[in-house]
Amino acid sequence: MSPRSHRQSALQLARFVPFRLNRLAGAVSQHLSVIYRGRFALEIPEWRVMATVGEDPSCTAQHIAASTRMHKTRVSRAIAHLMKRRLLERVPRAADRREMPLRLTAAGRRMYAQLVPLALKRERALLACMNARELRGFITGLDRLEGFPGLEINAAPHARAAAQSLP
Amino acid sequence: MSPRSHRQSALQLARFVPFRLNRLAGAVSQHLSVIYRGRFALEIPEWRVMATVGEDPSCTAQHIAASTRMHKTRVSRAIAHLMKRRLLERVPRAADRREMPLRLTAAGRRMYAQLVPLALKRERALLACMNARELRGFITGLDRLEGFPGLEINAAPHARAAAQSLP
DNA sequence: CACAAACAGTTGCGATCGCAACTGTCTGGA
DNA sequence: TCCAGACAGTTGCGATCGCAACTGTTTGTG
Repeated sequence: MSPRSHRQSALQLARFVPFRLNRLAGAVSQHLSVIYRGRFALEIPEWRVMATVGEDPSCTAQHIAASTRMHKTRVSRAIAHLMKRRLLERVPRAADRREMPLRLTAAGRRMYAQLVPLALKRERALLACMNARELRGFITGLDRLEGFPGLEINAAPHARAAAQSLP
Repeated sequence: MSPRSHRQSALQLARFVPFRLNRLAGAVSQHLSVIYRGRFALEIPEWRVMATVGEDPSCTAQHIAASTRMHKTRVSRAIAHLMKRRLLERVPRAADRREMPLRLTAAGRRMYAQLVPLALKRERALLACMNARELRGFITGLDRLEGFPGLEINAAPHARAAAQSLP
Protein backbone atom coordinates (compact mmCIF):
# COMPACT_ATOMS: atom_id res chain seq x y z
CA MET A 1 0.00 0.00 0.00
CA SER A 2 1.21 3.44 -0.91
CA PRO A 3 2.23 5.75 1.92
CA ARG A 4 0.26 8.62 0.44
CA SER A 5 -3.52 8.29 0.44
CA HIS A 6 -3.23 4.68 1.63
CA ARG A 7 -6.58 2.88 1.88
CA GLN A 8 -6.44 3.57 5.58
CA SER A 9 -7.15 0.67 7.88
CA ALA A 10 -6.41 2.77 10.96
CA LEU A 11 -8.83 5.38 12.22
CA GLN A 12 -7.41 8.88 12.04
CA LEU A 13 -10.00 11.19 13.49
CA ALA A 14 -8.49 14.24 11.82
CA ARG A 15 -9.35 12.61 8.46
CA PHE A 16 -12.57 10.94 9.52
CA VAL A 17 -15.37 12.85 7.86
CA PRO A 18 -18.16 12.15 10.39
CA PHE A 19 -15.93 13.38 13.18
CA ARG A 20 -14.88 16.46 11.26
CA LEU A 21 -18.45 17.27 10.29
CA ASN A 22 -19.63 17.06 13.87
CA ARG A 23 -16.85 19.21 15.21
CA LEU A 24 -17.19 21.76 12.45
CA ALA A 25 -20.96 21.98 12.75
CA GLY A 26 -20.68 22.53 16.48
CA ALA A 27 -18.09 25.25 16.04
CA VAL A 28 -20.08 27.01 13.33
CA SER A 29 -23.24 26.75 15.40
CA GLN A 30 -21.51 28.26 18.39
CA HIS A 31 -19.98 30.96 16.22
CA LEU A 32 -23.45 31.86 15.03
CA SER A 33 -25.03 31.66 18.47
CA VAL A 34 -23.53 34.92 19.66
CA ILE A 35 -26.07 36.59 17.37
CA TYR A 36 -29.30 34.99 18.47
CA ARG A 37 -28.33 34.10 22.00
CA GLY A 38 -26.36 37.17 22.96
CA ARG A 39 -28.54 39.78 21.31
CA PHE A 40 -31.99 38.21 21.30
CA ALA A 41 -31.90 35.65 24.12
CA LEU A 42 -32.92 32.83 21.81
CA GLU A 43 -31.75 29.29 22.42
CA ILE A 44 -30.78 27.07 19.54
CA PRO A 45 -34.16 25.31 19.17
CA GLU A 46 -35.97 28.65 19.28
CA TRP A 47 -33.67 30.16 16.70
CA ARG A 48 -34.31 27.23 14.38
CA VAL A 49 -38.02 27.59 14.78
CA MET A 50 -37.86 31.32 14.11
CA ALA A 51 -35.77 30.75 11.01
CA THR A 52 -38.04 28.03 9.68
CA VAL A 53 -41.30 29.87 10.29
CA GLY A 54 -39.84 33.13 9.03
CA GLU A 55 -39.02 31.55 5.73
CA ASP A 56 -42.14 29.44 5.42
CA PRO A 57 -45.25 31.07 6.89
CA SER A 58 -48.05 28.70 7.78
CA CYS A 59 -45.66 25.85 8.46
CA THR A 60 -46.46 23.41 11.26
CA ALA A 61 -44.47 22.01 14.17
CA GLN A 62 -44.10 18.80 12.30
CA HIS A 63 -42.62 20.50 9.25
CA ILE A 64 -40.08 22.12 11.54
CA ALA A 65 -39.17 18.84 13.16
CA ALA A 66 -38.73 17.15 9.80
CA SER A 67 -36.68 19.87 8.17
CA THR A 68 -34.43 20.63 11.13
CA ARG A 69 -34.19 17.02 12.36
CA MET A 70 -35.08 18.15 15.87
CA HIS A 71 -37.14 15.85 18.09
CA LYS A 72 -40.79 16.84 18.04
CA THR A 73 -40.83 17.48 21.79
CA ARG A 74 -37.94 19.86 21.42
CA VAL A 75 -39.84 21.70 18.71
CA SER A 76 -42.98 21.73 20.83
CA ARG A 77 -41.17 23.31 23.76
CA ALA A 78 -39.39 25.85 21.61
CA ILE A 79 -42.73 26.89 20.15
CA ALA A 80 -44.19 27.20 23.66
CA HIS A 81 -41.33 29.50 24.68
CA LEU A 82 -41.71 31.66 21.61
CA MET A 83 -45.46 31.91 22.10
CA LYS A 84 -44.93 32.95 25.71
CA ARG A 85 -42.69 35.74 24.43
CA ARG A 86 -45.36 36.77 21.91
CA LEU A 87 -43.01 36.19 19.00
CA LEU A 88 -45.04 33.37 17.50
CA GLU A 89 -48.71 32.54 17.27
CA ARG A 90 -50.94 29.78 16.02
CA VAL A 91 -53.46 30.11 13.27
CA PRO A 92 -56.38 27.82 14.02
CA ARG A 93 -57.24 25.91 10.91
CA ALA A 94 -60.68 24.56 10.32
CA ALA A 95 -59.61 22.02 7.73
CA ASP A 96 -57.59 19.82 10.10
CA ARG A 97 -57.62 20.72 13.76
CA ARG A 98 -54.71 18.42 14.56
CA GLU A 99 -52.08 20.55 12.92
CA MET A 100 -51.64 24.15 13.94
CA PRO A 101 -50.04 26.41 11.31
CA LEU A 102 -47.60 28.84 12.89
CA ARG A 103 -46.69 32.38 12.02
CA LEU A 104 -44.59 35.13 13.46
CA THR A 105 -46.29 37.96 15.28
CA ALA A 106 -45.43 41.54 14.41
CA ALA A 107 -42.77 41.48 17.12
CA GLY A 108 -41.50 38.18 15.78
CA ARG A 109 -41.24 39.57 12.27
CA ARG A 110 -39.32 42.56 13.58
CA MET A 111 -36.87 40.29 15.37
CA TYR A 112 -36.59 38.08 12.29
CA ALA A 113 -35.87 41.11 10.13
CA GLN A 114 -33.01 42.01 12.45
CA LEU A 115 -31.68 38.48 12.70
CA VAL A 116 -31.50 37.62 9.03
CA PRO A 117 -28.93 40.15 7.83
CA LEU A 118 -26.71 39.41 10.82
CA ALA A 119 -26.85 35.68 10.18
CA LEU A 120 -26.18 36.10 6.47
CA LYS A 121 -23.31 38.44 7.18
CA ARG A 122 -21.74 35.92 9.50
CA GLU A 123 -22.17 33.17 6.94
CA ARG A 124 -20.49 35.30 4.28
CA ALA A 125 -17.60 36.03 6.62
CA LEU A 126 -17.24 32.33 7.29
CA LEU A 127 -17.35 31.31 3.63
CA ALA A 128 -14.83 33.97 2.74
CA CYS A 129 -12.17 31.45 3.74
CA MET A 130 -12.77 29.84 0.34
CA ASN A 131 -12.52 31.15 -3.18
CA ALA A 132 -15.45 30.77 -5.54
CA ARG A 133 -14.24 27.50 -7.03
CA GLU A 134 -13.59 25.91 -3.64
CA LEU A 135 -16.96 27.06 -2.39
CA ARG A 136 -18.71 25.49 -5.34
CA GLY A 137 -16.89 22.23 -4.69
CA PHE A 138 -17.84 22.28 -1.05
CA ILE A 139 -21.49 23.02 -1.76
CA THR A 140 -21.56 20.22 -4.29
CA GLY A 141 -20.30 17.90 -1.57
CA LEU A 142 -23.05 19.03 0.76
CA ASP A 143 -25.59 18.42 -1.98
CA ARG A 144 -24.27 14.91 -2.58
CA LEU A 145 -24.19 13.99 1.10
CA GLU A 146 -27.66 15.32 1.72
CA GLY A 147 -28.82 13.09 -1.08
CA PHE A 148 -27.27 9.97 0.46
CA PRO A 149 -30.16 7.55 0.93
CA GLY A 150 -29.16 6.27 4.37
CA LEU A 151 -29.32 9.73 5.91
CA GLU A 152 -32.91 10.46 5.00
CA ILE A 153 -32.53 14.19 4.69
CA ASN A 154 -35.41 15.69 2.82
CA ALA A 155 -33.75 18.85 1.65
CA ALA A 156 -37.12 20.28 0.68
CA PRO A 157 -39.09 20.89 3.87
CA HIS A 158 -42.32 20.87 1.94
CA ALA A 159 -42.97 18.57 -0.97
CA ARG A 160 -42.95 15.22 0.80
CA ALA A 161 -44.86 12.19 -0.33
CA ALA A 162 -41.64 10.77 -1.70
CA ALA A 163 -40.86 8.81 1.45
CA GLN A 164 -43.10 5.94 0.53
CA SER A 165 -41.87 2.71 2.06
CA LEU A 166 -42.94 -0.87 1.56
CA PRO A 167 -45.87 -2.17 3.59
CA MET B 1 -30.05 41.86 -8.84
CA SER B 2 -29.73 38.78 -10.98
CA PRO B 3 -32.23 36.02 -10.42
CA ARG B 4 -29.49 33.36 -10.41
CA SER B 5 -27.05 33.45 -7.49
CA HIS B 6 -28.46 36.76 -6.30
CA ARG B 7 -26.61 38.20 -3.32
CA GLN B 8 -29.38 36.87 -1.18
CA SER B 9 -30.88 39.23 1.34
CA ALA B 10 -33.47 36.68 2.40
CA LEU B 11 -32.61 33.70 4.54
CA GLN B 12 -33.15 30.42 2.71
CA LEU B 13 -32.34 27.68 5.16
CA ALA B 14 -31.85 25.10 2.43
CA ARG B 15 -28.91 27.23 1.21
CA PHE B 16 -27.69 28.42 4.58
CA VAL B 17 -24.44 26.61 5.24
CA PRO B 18 -24.51 26.62 9.07
CA PHE B 19 -27.97 25.10 8.98
CA ARG B 20 -27.01 22.51 6.41
CA LEU B 21 -23.87 21.58 8.30
CA ASN B 22 -25.75 21.05 11.53
CA ARG B 23 -28.43 18.94 9.93
CA LEU B 24 -25.95 16.90 7.95
CA ALA B 25 -23.65 16.32 10.91
CA GLY B 26 -26.56 15.14 13.01
CA ALA B 27 -27.72 12.76 10.32
CA VAL B 28 -24.24 11.37 9.73
CA SER B 29 -23.72 10.99 13.44
CA GLN B 30 -26.96 9.10 13.82
CA HIS B 31 -26.14 6.99 10.81
CA LEU B 32 -22.88 6.01 12.47
CA SER B 33 -24.40 5.47 15.89
CA VAL B 34 -26.01 2.18 14.95
CA ILE B 35 -22.49 0.75 15.07
CA TYR B 36 -21.30 1.88 18.46
CA ARG B 37 -24.66 2.17 20.17
CA GLY B 38 -26.41 -0.84 18.80
CA ARG B 39 -23.52 -3.30 18.87
CA PHE B 40 -21.37 -2.01 21.72
CA ALA B 41 -23.74 -0.03 23.92
CA LEU B 42 -21.58 3.09 23.70
CA GLU B 43 -23.12 6.53 23.85
CA ILE B 44 -21.78 9.31 21.67
CA PRO B 45 -19.41 10.82 24.27
CA GLU B 46 -18.02 7.39 25.09
CA TRP B 47 -17.49 6.55 21.45
CA ARG B 48 -15.60 9.80 20.96
CA VAL B 49 -13.40 9.08 23.94
CA MET B 50 -12.69 5.55 22.71
CA ALA B 51 -11.82 6.84 19.27
CA THR B 52 -9.54 9.56 20.59
CA VAL B 53 -7.69 7.39 23.09
CA GLY B 54 -7.44 4.54 20.62
CA GLU B 55 -5.66 6.76 18.16
CA ASP B 56 -3.53 8.64 20.67
CA PRO B 57 -2.45 6.52 23.63
CA SER B 58 -1.44 8.47 26.71
CA CYS B 59 -3.78 11.33 25.87
CA THR B 60 -5.54 13.13 28.69
CA ALA B 61 -9.13 14.15 29.32
CA GLN B 62 -8.24 17.68 28.45
CA HIS B 63 -6.83 16.67 25.08
CA ILE B 64 -10.06 14.86 24.35
CA ALA B 65 -12.15 17.86 25.32
CA ALA B 66 -10.08 20.17 23.12
CA SER B 67 -9.98 17.95 20.06
CA THR B 68 -13.61 16.84 20.15
CA ARG B 69 -15.00 20.17 21.42
CA MET B 70 -16.94 18.37 24.13
CA HIS B 71 -17.43 20.04 27.51
CA LYS B 72 -14.89 18.79 30.01
CA THR B 73 -17.61 17.50 32.32
CA ARG B 74 -19.04 15.46 29.50
CA VAL B 75 -15.62 14.00 28.86
CA SER B 76 -15.14 13.33 32.55
CA ARG B 77 -18.37 11.39 32.80
CA ALA B 78 -17.73 9.43 29.64
CA ILE B 79 -14.34 8.42 31.01
CA ALA B 80 -15.97 7.36 34.29
CA HIS B 81 -18.42 5.17 32.41
CA LEU B 82 -15.70 3.55 30.33
CA MET B 83 -13.57 2.91 33.40
CA LYS B 84 -16.51 1.28 35.14
CA ARG B 85 -16.82 -1.04 32.15
CA ARG B 86 -13.08 -1.81 32.32
CA LEU B 87 -12.52 -0.52 28.80
CA LEU B 88 -10.30 2.37 29.85
CA GLU B 89 -7.76 2.92 32.59
CA ARG B 90 -5.59 5.68 33.95
CA VAL B 91 -1.84 5.66 33.99
CA PRO B 92 -0.66 7.53 37.06
CA ARG B 93 2.07 9.89 36.06
CA ALA B 94 4.69 11.07 38.49
CA ALA B 95 5.69 14.12 36.50
CA ASP B 96 2.38 16.01 36.92
CA ARG B 97 -0.24 14.43 39.12
CA ARG B 98 -2.95 16.76 37.87
CA GLU B 99 -3.29 15.20 34.47
CA MET B 100 -4.04 11.51 34.16
CA PRO B 101 -2.97 9.91 30.86
CA LEU B 102 -5.54 7.43 29.63
CA ARG B 103 -5.19 4.20 27.75
CA LEU B 104 -7.45 1.40 26.61
CA THR B 105 -7.43 -1.84 28.55
CA ALA B 106 -7.05 -5.12 26.70
CA ALA B 107 -10.83 -5.35 26.48
CA GLY B 108 -10.94 -1.75 25.27
CA ARG B 109 -8.41 -2.47 22.56
CA ARG B 110 -10.39 -5.48 21.44
CA MET B 111 -13.53 -3.39 21.17
CA TYR B 112 -11.63 -0.64 19.38
CA ALA B 113 -10.24 -3.16 16.92
CA GLN B 114 -13.79 -4.24 16.11
CA LEU B 115 -15.14 -0.71 15.92
CA VAL B 116 -12.59 0.81 13.57
CA PRO B 117 -13.20 -1.25 10.44
CA LEU B 118 -16.94 -0.89 10.84
CA ALA B 119 -16.69 2.87 11.19
CA LEU B 120 -14.35 3.20 8.24
CA LYS B 121 -16.57 0.99 6.13
CA ARG B 122 -19.56 3.17 6.90
CA GLU B 123 -17.59 6.29 6.07
CA ARG B 124 -16.55 4.84 2.72
CA ALA B 125 -20.14 3.93 1.95
CA LEU B 126 -21.19 7.46 2.77
CA LEU B 127 -18.48 9.11 0.69
CA ALA B 128 -19.27 6.87 -2.24
CA CYS B 129 -21.98 9.37 -3.12
CA MET B 130 -19.18 11.53 -4.57
CA ASN B 131 -16.63 10.88 -7.25
CA ALA B 132 -12.96 11.44 -6.52
CA ARG B 133 -12.91 15.02 -7.77
CA GLU B 134 -16.00 16.00 -5.81
CA LEU B 135 -14.61 14.40 -2.70
CA ARG B 136 -11.37 16.33 -3.02
CA GLY B 137 -13.33 19.53 -3.37
CA PHE B 138 -15.42 18.76 -0.34
CA ILE B 139 -12.41 17.86 1.80
CA THR B 140 -10.71 21.07 0.74
CA GLY B 141 -13.75 22.97 1.96
CA LEU B 142 -13.58 21.20 5.30
CA ASP B 143 -9.90 22.10 5.56
CA ARG B 144 -10.62 25.74 4.81
CA LEU B 145 -13.48 26.00 7.27
CA GLU B 146 -11.53 24.30 10.03
CA GLY B 147 -8.86 26.90 9.48
CA PHE B 148 -11.27 29.80 9.88
CA PRO B 149 -9.92 31.85 12.78
CA GLY B 150 -13.25 32.56 14.47
CA LEU B 151 -14.00 28.88 14.95
CA GLU B 152 -10.88 28.03 16.92
CA ILE B 153 -10.60 24.47 15.77
CA ASN B 154 -7.18 23.11 16.42
CA ALA B 155 -7.16 20.37 13.87
CA ALA B 156 -4.08 18.87 15.49
CA PRO B 157 -5.10 17.56 18.90
CA HIS B 158 -1.53 17.70 20.11
CA ALA B 159 0.85 20.47 19.17
CA ARG B 160 -0.72 23.43 20.86
CA ALA B 161 1.07 26.50 22.08
CA ALA B 162 -0.11 28.33 19.00
CA ALA B 163 -3.13 29.83 20.76
CA GLN B 164 -1.17 32.68 22.27
CA SER B 165 -3.36 35.73 22.75
CA LEU B 166 -2.56 39.27 23.73
CA PRO B 167 -2.37 40.14 27.41
C1' DC C 1 -72.12 4.35 10.68
C1' DA C 2 -68.62 2.51 13.77
C1' DC C 3 -64.32 1.76 15.14
C1' DA C 4 -59.37 0.76 14.65
C1' DA C 5 -55.33 2.80 13.09
C1' DA C 6 -52.71 6.84 11.88
C1' DC C 7 -51.46 11.36 12.88
C1' DA C 8 -50.26 16.24 15.30
C1' DG C 9 -48.94 17.80 19.28
C1' DT C 10 -48.24 17.68 24.60
C1' DT C 11 -46.62 16.01 29.02
C1' DG C 12 -44.54 12.91 32.85
C1' DC C 13 -40.30 11.22 33.90
C1' DG C 14 -35.71 9.49 34.09
C1' DA C 15 -31.27 10.54 31.99
C1' DT C 16 -28.04 13.71 30.30
C1' DC C 17 -26.06 18.20 29.91
C1' DG C 18 -23.52 22.56 31.04
C1' DC C 19 -22.44 25.96 34.41
C1' DA C 20 -20.36 27.20 38.62
C1' DA C 21 -17.94 25.90 42.40
C1' DC C 22 -15.03 22.73 44.27
C1' DT C 23 -10.49 19.65 45.28
C1' DG C 24 -5.99 18.72 44.50
C1' DT C 25 -1.66 19.94 42.07
C1' DC C 26 1.77 22.78 39.98
C1' DT C 27 4.17 27.26 38.78
C1' DG C 28 6.30 31.64 39.12
C1' DG C 29 7.40 35.81 41.22
C1' DA C 30 7.99 38.67 45.56
C1' DT D 1 10.27 30.05 50.92
C1' DC D 2 5.64 31.19 50.43
C1' DC D 3 1.52 32.01 48.38
C1' DA D 4 -1.57 33.78 44.67
C1' DG D 5 -2.93 32.26 40.44
C1' DA D 6 -3.23 28.76 36.80
C1' DC D 7 -4.45 24.27 35.68
C1' DA D 8 -6.63 19.14 35.43
C1' DG D 9 -10.35 16.99 36.70
C1' DT D 10 -14.80 16.21 39.62
C1' DT D 11 -19.31 17.15 41.55
C1' DG D 12 -23.81 19.63 43.01
C1' DC D 13 -27.52 21.46 40.85
C1' DG D 14 -30.84 23.46 37.85
C1' DA D 15 -32.13 23.19 33.03
C1' DT D 16 -32.74 20.66 28.92
C1' DC D 17 -33.38 16.50 26.39
C1' DG D 18 -35.54 12.24 24.44
C1' DC D 19 -38.48 8.41 25.18
C1' DA D 20 -42.92 6.61 26.10
C1' DA D 21 -47.43 7.40 26.99
C1' DC D 22 -51.02 10.42 26.58
C1' DT D 23 -55.05 13.64 24.40
C1' DG D 24 -57.57 15.00 20.73
C1' DT D 25 -58.45 14.64 15.69
C1' DT D 26 -58.87 12.59 11.16
C1' DT D 27 -58.92 8.78 7.88
C1' DG D 28 -59.89 4.41 6.01
C1' DT D 29 -62.40 0.09 5.99
C1' DG D 30 -65.96 -3.19 7.25
